Amino acid sequence: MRNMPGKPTVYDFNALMYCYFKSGNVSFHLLIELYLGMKSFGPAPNASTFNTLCNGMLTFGNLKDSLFIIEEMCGSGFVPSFKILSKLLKKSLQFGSLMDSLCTLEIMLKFGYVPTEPTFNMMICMLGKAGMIHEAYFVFSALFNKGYFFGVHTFNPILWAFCKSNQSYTALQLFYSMKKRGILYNVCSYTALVYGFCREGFQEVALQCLDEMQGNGCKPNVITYTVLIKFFCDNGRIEQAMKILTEMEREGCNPDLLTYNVIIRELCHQGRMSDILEFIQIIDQKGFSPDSYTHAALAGGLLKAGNIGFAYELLSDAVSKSCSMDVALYNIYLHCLCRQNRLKEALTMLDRMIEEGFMPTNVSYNIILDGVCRENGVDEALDLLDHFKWEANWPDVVSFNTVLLHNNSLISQLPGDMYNKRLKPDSLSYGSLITDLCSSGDPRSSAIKRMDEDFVKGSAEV
DNA sequence: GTAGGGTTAG
Repeated sequence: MRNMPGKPTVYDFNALMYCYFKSGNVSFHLLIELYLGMKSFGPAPNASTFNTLCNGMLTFGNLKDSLFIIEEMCGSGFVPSFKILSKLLKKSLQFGSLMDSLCTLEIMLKFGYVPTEPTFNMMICMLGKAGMIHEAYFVFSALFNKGYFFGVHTFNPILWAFCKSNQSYTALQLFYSMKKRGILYNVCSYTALVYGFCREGFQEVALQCLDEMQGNGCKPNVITYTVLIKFFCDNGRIEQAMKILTEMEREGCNPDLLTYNVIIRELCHQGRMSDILEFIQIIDQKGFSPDSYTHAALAGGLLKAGNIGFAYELLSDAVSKSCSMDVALYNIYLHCLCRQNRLKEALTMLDRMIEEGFMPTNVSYNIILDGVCRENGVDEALDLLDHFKWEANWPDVVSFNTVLLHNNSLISQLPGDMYNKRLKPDSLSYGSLITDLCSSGDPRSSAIKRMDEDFVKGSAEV
């Protein structure tokens, strides 16, 4: 351009940026510098500058700079288009960046834009799953109060999020207030409430929900019934669970493999062998084939009931027949071996699962840690906490509690270790601490000071 | 398009 008269115009800058993005080899830093240079020394960026920059950044998945450019665009008095903001919102959601998506939505609302329904639903779902329930509800209300009406598919994820985080009464209040405002609920909405109340231990309220949904002409489905069966089973009320099973069949709703897996697990806990065999037969007769959850229900249930040998046989059979294994099944297998004081074999199995492409989880390592405490003592376990190859995981509060429970005289040392690793002691950790202090009778120990500090900071669990 | 099942420390 040196050979041409005059200075480069804003169009030249825009074209340069456009071509630079197209070249594929992009330094975001350089582009931002270029933009800031234009801003300071001219030519002043125009709407096209912002669009080119934002689109280019988005193509390369650079959310942060895209959002920065949009903010700059607004700050310079330009109005971003619906299209570009919608694109930014979708990308933020694709990348799972909820904060960026919230910022983008805020900008959209400021200009009176409303996201498309699929994008909005995705946003609500993701916020709910990330436990950002209040944000989900806030976003929903912001649009609802402006007169935009999204249906039950948008609202159900909010209901579920409340019900999964022990706030089912809040969910119920919302349920009624939205019902008054015209939302027509479906079976998934009622199932959320049934789930929430069961989870918080209000099974009777859950049964009332079941009645109410039926009264409103909404038939419970296999998921609704399985939720009820699951929570009755978890409370050991297997006869109640069987009643629900009978009722669902009478209503013409067929149980599926999930339903049976839940029941089998509790039957194993209760050691009801003949019933277990009966249900395995039913599964077979109905044409289902047992899956990895069935095996986990059986082996995990038997192990928990103390039937270690049987659980072990079942899993080693599954491994040798190369049934579909997964990490949870391997973990139960490791647990069986450790409970039989076969730590060496457990360690071999840990290697084998890695070889077969199953990444051990914290659960796997904590099971091994427990095995080490049992067989080789706490000193070696402590060594493991520091030097074990934990793959992508780190010792967590369960790891520390495992060691503590094997030797709680370590308590004055371990909270410090946990603190250094930014782990918050839980009620089990403090339980060990209190037990230890009661038996040692030493009020000046460093441990009690730590606990005191934690209570003052409000970070200790009651 | 939303929803249900298995694995670790007392």
